Amino acid sequence: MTAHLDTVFHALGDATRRRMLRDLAAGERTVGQLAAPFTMSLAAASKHIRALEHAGLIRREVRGRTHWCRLEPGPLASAQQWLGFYARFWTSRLDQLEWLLRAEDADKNPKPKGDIT
Amino acid sequence: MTAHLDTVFHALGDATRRRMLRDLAAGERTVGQLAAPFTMSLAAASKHIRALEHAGLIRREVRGRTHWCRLEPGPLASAQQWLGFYARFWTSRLDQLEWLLRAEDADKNPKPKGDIT
DNA sequence: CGTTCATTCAACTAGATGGTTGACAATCTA
DNA sequence: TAGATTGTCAACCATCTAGTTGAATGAACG
Repeated sequence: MTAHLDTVFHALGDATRRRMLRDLAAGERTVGQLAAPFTMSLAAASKHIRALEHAGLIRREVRGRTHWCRLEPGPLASAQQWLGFYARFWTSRLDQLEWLLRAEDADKNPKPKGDIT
Repeated sequence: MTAHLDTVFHALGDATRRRMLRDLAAGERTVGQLAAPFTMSLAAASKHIRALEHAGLIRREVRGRTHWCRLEPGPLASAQQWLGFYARFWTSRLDQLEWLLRAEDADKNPKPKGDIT
């Protein structure tokens, strides 16, 4: 449904959550690990994670007292599919888009506290 | 920058705005035409259009007293590129994603007032 | 010139969002 | 059992969002 795309895109519309996804792309992470790069409280990070989970972007497995999260790429695929519809209209060069991606990597380093990635 | 992706994804996270993009995919539209399918006030629709414009997803050209909007697919491309990074992790079947896309087409017909598309 | 048309602006409202803190629950460890 | 660790929950707050209405702008028409 349309509501699902709402949730997916909304979840993606936040740099904190995108950074979490990026970390998860490297493998499983606990809630604490996902929260570590940020200055915000653990509770706040926990909410972000719940948003990702609610959007179906990640899955959580509770092992003992720690919650392990992993990427659930299906919804990301749907979002990309949706965007793919508009690919027909691309007029721009890809180099600048590449640059955009790298920029997301480079900046936005909150609380530089060791590379977890 | 990361802030730009924020704006792009946020703009996409609303069914009203996605519907507008879909209409624009068929060609130029005026503000009034874009607003027509919805029950909301023109002012409200105007705000949505401004959001799309601010995200760089559309461009506006004022001809006389009417404002003409057209797709600006560059940013959509960047969003898709961003998602492409996660395509590696796809595990799910595509049929359900196809279904998702068609669903967006089918439902969400607010104020059925003639197909502008 | 005055009116109508296309659209924005300004002020306001209700509800969502993203953050905080402190208390709670559950698990591991000594 | 007691204490530390991992994470959630609940209440609260500031800000943003999406909608409203009514007035304002600016172009076209007669």
